[in-house]
Amino acid sequence: MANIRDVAQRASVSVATVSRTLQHPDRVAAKSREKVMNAIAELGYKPNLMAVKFRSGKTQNLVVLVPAVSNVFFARVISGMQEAAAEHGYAILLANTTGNEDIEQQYAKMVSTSQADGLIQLRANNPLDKSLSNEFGLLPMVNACEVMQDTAFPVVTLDNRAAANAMTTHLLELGHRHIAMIKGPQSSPLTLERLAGYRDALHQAGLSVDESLLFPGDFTLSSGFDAAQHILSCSPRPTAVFCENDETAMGAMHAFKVNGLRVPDDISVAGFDDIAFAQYCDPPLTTISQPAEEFGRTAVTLLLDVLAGRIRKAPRVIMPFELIARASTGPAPQ
Amino acid sequence: MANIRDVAQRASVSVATVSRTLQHPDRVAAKSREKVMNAIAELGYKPNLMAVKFRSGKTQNLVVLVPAVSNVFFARVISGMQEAAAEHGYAILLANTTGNEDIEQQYAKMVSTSQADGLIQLRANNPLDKSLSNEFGLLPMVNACEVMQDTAFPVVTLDNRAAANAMTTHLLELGHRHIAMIKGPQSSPLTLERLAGYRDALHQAGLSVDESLLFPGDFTLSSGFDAAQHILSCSPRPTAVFCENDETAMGAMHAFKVNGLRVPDDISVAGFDDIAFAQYCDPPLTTISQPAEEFGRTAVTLLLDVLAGRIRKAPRVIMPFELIARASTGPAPQ
DNA sequence: CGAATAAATGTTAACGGTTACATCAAAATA
DNA sequence: TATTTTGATGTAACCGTTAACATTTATTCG
Repeated sequence: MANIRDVAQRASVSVATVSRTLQHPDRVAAKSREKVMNAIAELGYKPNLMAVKFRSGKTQNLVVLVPAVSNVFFARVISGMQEAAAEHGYAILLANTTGNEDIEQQYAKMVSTSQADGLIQLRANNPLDKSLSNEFGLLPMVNACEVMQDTAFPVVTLDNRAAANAMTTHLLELGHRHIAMIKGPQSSPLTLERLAGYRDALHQAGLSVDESLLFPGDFTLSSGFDAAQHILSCSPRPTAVFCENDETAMGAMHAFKVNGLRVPDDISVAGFDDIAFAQYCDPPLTTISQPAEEFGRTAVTLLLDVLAGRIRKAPRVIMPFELIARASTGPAPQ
Repeated sequence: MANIRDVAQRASVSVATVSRTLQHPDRVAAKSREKVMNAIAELGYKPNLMAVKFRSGKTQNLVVLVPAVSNVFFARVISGMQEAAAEHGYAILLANTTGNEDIEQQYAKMVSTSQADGLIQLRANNPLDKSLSNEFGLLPMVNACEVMQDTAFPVVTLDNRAAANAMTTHLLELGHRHIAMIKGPQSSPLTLERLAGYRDALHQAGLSVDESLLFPGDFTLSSGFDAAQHILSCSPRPTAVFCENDETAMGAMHAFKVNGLRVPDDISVAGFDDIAFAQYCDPPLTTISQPAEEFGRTAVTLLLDVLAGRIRKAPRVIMPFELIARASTGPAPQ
C-alpha cells in the first residue's frame, strides 16, 4: 500500500504538504494541491486510519454490549445507535455477550486498551461496572435500557415501574383479579422494577400479591411457553398474564392456544416492548411501546457528551412509554 | 495512561524486556519477569492495542455488512460469527446498512483504510463488489447467505433454488394448484433463486406459472400483510402462499385471519428461514430451516482462511436445508 | 582458568501519519 | 532599496509497541 511518503515523492513535495492537503486544503497553494491530488489518484493512496487513530489517541469507535442481538427490541436500539454514531463519524463495535461475562470483559477492555473511546451497556451488570472504575475515575460509559439503581454512569431508561404499573392497572380495570406474571432474568434490575410496578398496582387496588403467581422467565419464546404450562395448572387459574417482554408473551399465548384456551376470552395476555411481531400475532398483543431507536440515539449522544467533556453530572434520561391496548387483553371471564 | 517505557523504568529493565515478558515470557529470566509483572500491576499498565495493531498492520477486526440487524435470521447468523470470531481473537464490527449504499461503502472502506482485516457481506451487492477490487486483486471478502452467481469471492450459501423447489413441491403434493408467491426485495439474487425453484417445481408437475400470482415483498411483516390483501382479491383465490421468508409469511397469515380465513383450512402459508417465532405463531409455520449460526461460523472461518492465505480458489460452501412441515400448510380445500 | 557457547538484556529503527517549528520566497511597507 | 510581514513549504519529533541486531552476562567445556 502506498503511504504518505510515496505520495510526497511522486508529487515532489514534502509529507507535510500532503497531510495538509488532506487536513487543511486551504493552507496549501492551489498548484501544490493539484500535484498532490494527482499523485494520490495515481497511486490509489488511502490514509492508514489505524495510524491516524494511534497518533491522535482517538479511535472513533464505540463498543456496545448487547445481551442478545437476536432480541428484536435490542435490534431496534442498535439501529438507532448505528445511525447516531454514523452521523458523528463513529463506528459501533457490537458485542453479542449472551450474558457471558468473559465476552463482556473482553469487549469492555477495548476501551482501556485504546481500541475504543467509549462503551454502551444495554444491560445492568454490577460486577462489570465495578471493574470499570480506575484511579482516574470512571470509564466513559453509558448504561441504557436496563440500568442500575445507583450508578455514577449516565443512564437512559424507561420508568419501568410506572409502565408495569400501568399495564397491571389496565388488567385490573378489565376486571382481572388473578393476574400472573412471567418475569425476566433473575438478576436483572429491570425485572425487579417491573415486578415492583406490578405490586404497586395491586396494592393501589387494595389487593395483595399472590407470590405463587410469579413465574420465572428469561425473555425467550420458549421460557414463555414453559411458564404458561405452569400457569395452566394453577387453581384457580389466573385470568390474565403480564409478561415482562413480548417474546415471552407470544410464547405463553401459544401455549394457551395449544391447550385449547382462547385469548383473551379465557385468559388475557400482555407483553412489553411492542416489537414488530406484536401487532401481527393472533390476537395482536397488548403491550408497552418503547421508543427503541430513540433509546439508541440518546445513548450515543450521551456518550459523545461524556467523551467531549460536555457533561458534569451523570444525567438520567427517562424515555416515555405508551400502553398499546390490542386484542390479547379483554374483560375477565365471569 | 502508563506506557511501556514507564513500566520499563519502574522495573529497571529495558522496554524490550517488558515487551518480551508479555509476548514471549519464556525468553526472559524469572526474576526480571517478576519485576516487570509487579511494575505492570502497580502502574495498572494496559498495552495500547491501537499501537500494537498499527505496528503489526493487523487489526483483528472483521467488518460485517448486514442489511438489517433486526431481521431475526440475520441476528442468528451474527451470533455465529461473533462466536467464531472471538475464538480466533477477532472482533466483529457490525454495520447495519439498511440497504443504504453510503453506509455500505463507509464500512467497506474500513478494510482499505486499514481499520479492519476483512469483510463479510450478508447481501449480494454488485456495485459494492465492483469497487472492492483493486490492482492487487480482490479485497479479503466473503459473501454469505445471499450471494452473487458469478463472483470471485468465497461464498457460503444455501441451495435456495432447491429449497424453494422442495417447498413448492410440498404444497403441490398437498393438492394445491394455485400457489401464490410473495417475493423478497426486487434486486436480490436470493429472490430470483427462490423464484426459480418455485418455477422448477411447477414445471416438473406439468403446470405453468401464473405470473399474476407473484407478489412483491421486502422481507418485512408489513409487506407480507400488504401482499396478502392483494392475494385475497384474486379470483380464483390461491389455496396456498409460499413466502420468501418467515416475517413475510407471518404478516400474510395475519392478514388472512383478519379477513376471516382459516389457516390452513382455507389457505396454506409457508415461509422460509425457520426463525424462532415460526414455531410459536398460530398456526405454527411450515418453513425451510437454515443453519443460521453455522452460516455465520462458516463465513468467518472462510474469511480467516483467506486472510491466512490458506485458500487458493474461492470455494462455494453449500449449507444444508430442511423442510419443516408444521400446521400452517394442509391439504388444498375442495 | 580461559575460550566458546548459550542465555538474557539493551539499543534503536521502524510502522504511517500529524504538527510545531524552522526556513524560505514573495509581497507589502517604510 | 532595505525591512517587515505574510504565505507556502520543508524538517523532524512524536505517538507506543515490536523485533532485529548488538551487547552483556552466565554457563559449559576443554
